[in-house]
Amino acid sequence: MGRAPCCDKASVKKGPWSPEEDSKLREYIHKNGTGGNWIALPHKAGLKRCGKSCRLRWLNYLRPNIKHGDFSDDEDRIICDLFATIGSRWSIIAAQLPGRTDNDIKNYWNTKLKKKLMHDLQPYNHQSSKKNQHRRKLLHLSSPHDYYSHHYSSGGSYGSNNSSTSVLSAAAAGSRGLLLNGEHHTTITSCLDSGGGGLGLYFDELCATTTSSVHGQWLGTESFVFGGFQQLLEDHHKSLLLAAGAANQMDQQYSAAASSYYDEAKPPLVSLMGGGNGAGGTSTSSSFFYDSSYSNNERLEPDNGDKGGSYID
DNA sequence: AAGTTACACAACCGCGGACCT
DNA sequence: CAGGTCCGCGGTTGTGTAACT
Repeated sequence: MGRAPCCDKASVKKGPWSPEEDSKLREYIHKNGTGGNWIALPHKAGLKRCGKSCRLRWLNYLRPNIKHGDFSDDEDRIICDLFATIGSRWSIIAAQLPGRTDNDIKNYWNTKLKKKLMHDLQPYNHQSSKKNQHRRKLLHLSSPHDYYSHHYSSGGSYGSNNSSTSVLSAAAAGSRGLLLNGEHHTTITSCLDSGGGGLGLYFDELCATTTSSVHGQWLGTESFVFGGFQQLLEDHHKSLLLAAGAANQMDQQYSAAASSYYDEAKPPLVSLMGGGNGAGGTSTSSSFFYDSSYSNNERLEPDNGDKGGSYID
């Protein structure tokens, strides 16, 4: 029944690999391949290592055509876009970057890229937002009219914003999202979500209460709302975001939370609608707002990154 | 120069699904 | 079908080293 045990954990070596071990493993695999059995491999290769350890060493370090060293801007962009779309599924992300391993990308994200993004966003707080150059890259809606008169659908599977009061549905996954001017925005209720992982929603001014800021916590600025609700007037519409086809745990939690707020009698004034995979957007719209400049009166036009959207006045 | 801290990256651990008997 | 292991994945930890005090 079953297979033989993986390895005798008491007798296997752990820790950093020596050059001798590397050459033994490399030589063996060059001659024999992995044989589809990592567990048996170390014994055959004369290594006192666990099969798992051998596999990891080979895949992440010894395998031919592995790229080491700095990531290019293109690679950064791909990682950011994919992380925004599918989350921390490093193996899938790695598949899009030839020569890079999931471990490499994961380390790079955790140690550099995430910090780089946070640094980019850091000045975006209540005190300094007015001076912040990032604003030029954000969609700026200064008047309720702007989002009352536009309706954008990311092309995902969720279609709740057919309601007459639903005004803006915008996917912003992987993108610089929406900048909402609090002075006007405080007169309505809203529920907002920026999308699954990008640089989502911003408020010029803080607006009443926000709850749920799951994604936002790693940005650490009060004026940044990355997935959150606002309910500003009791007798007004509750606002809602539903993430269709939630793709990861955070999105699922978020979707569930959003669902609990939904009130059919008072459909949302503002809703941000997701596509197929995540809260607020999917790959079909992952660059919708990215690096775009908007004035107050500009329409919400998807850029080339959006392949599935529709636009309705 | 020595000690401490921060950082980058390699390696390990544990889990869940696939697979085997 | 049940019970067990294997494999691949993502999160976490460990280690070496550079930077700082």
